Amino acid sequence: MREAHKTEATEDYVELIDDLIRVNGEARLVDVASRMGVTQPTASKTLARLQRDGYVNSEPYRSIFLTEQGKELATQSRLRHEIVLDFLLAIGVSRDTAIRDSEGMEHHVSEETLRVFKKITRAKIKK
Amino acid sequence: MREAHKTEATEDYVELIDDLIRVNGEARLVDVASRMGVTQPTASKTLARLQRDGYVNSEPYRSIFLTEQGKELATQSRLRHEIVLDFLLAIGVSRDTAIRDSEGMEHHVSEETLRVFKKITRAKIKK
DNA sequence: CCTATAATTTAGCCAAGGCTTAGTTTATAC
DNA sequence: GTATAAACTAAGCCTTGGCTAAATTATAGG
Ligand SMILES: [Mn+2]
Ligand SMILES: [Mn+2]
Ligand SMILES: [Mn+2]
Ligand SMILES: [Mn+2]
Repeated sequence: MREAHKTEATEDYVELIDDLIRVNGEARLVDVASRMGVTQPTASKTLARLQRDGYVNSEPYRSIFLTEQGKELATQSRLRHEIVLDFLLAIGVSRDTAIRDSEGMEHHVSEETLRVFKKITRAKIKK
Repeated sequence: MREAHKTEATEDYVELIDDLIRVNGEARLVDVASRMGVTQPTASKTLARLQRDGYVNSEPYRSIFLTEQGKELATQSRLRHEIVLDFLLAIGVSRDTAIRDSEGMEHHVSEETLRVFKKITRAKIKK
């Protein structure tokens, strides 16, 4: 669909895989599927696309690894996601809502807006 | 895709049709397509879906009308869009960026966050 | 009025992202 | 070590939202 949207699934997947590797030591398909709220075949097919596009590597029946490209996108996405989440919290949105809203908003926020968000978050926190 | 996303195209279309009717007196397919940045056959097919789902009415080769349901969604979407846009402007995002970012963010902002946005916008403007 | 042009529809293609059902491989537990 | 369960893959289907090319209808000018 619209410009920003095309990368949305990719961003959410690599961010999640990165998180699973940090927390669990590895990223298994079964966990990717459950955390994304999709069936395993759906996750499997999406991961095949990510592999085709150079974001992940994995051998059949084995766990999933991020390529350099995948790691870069994951880091960048996580940062953006954190900035948006922290901003929403800083301006007084409840934690649950901030978590939900940031999950979608993150993909549509430009660098310029991120800078403004960061500045406001810093100001609110310092008080 | 994800929950909020499913309604995104619908919201953008009804909002645009509403706008075209206000400004031009009627909504023609050719204008919907050009404003959405898609080809006419694509717009035509999407409008068929909107009609199927009860948001619009139109007879072949004639202009497009919103149903009551369509008008409600359009109004609601326009309001949300305005709140997000005004908020971004109020916190110091440039007009061009605010227009672009709000177009995507609007669909992912909950009622709770909208209330916070409105309050901050009011405060910033009053100064 | 007729004809050229513009608007719209039809048909048929594609990719992404969903699903279910069924098979295969790997891991676990006895 | 083998049976069972869990994880994963394969196959096949669907909807949405894109496209192009071709046919049809409406509109405007002369
Ligand atoms: Mn996300
Ligand atoms: Mn979105
Ligand atoms: Mn809108
Ligand atoms: Mn929009």
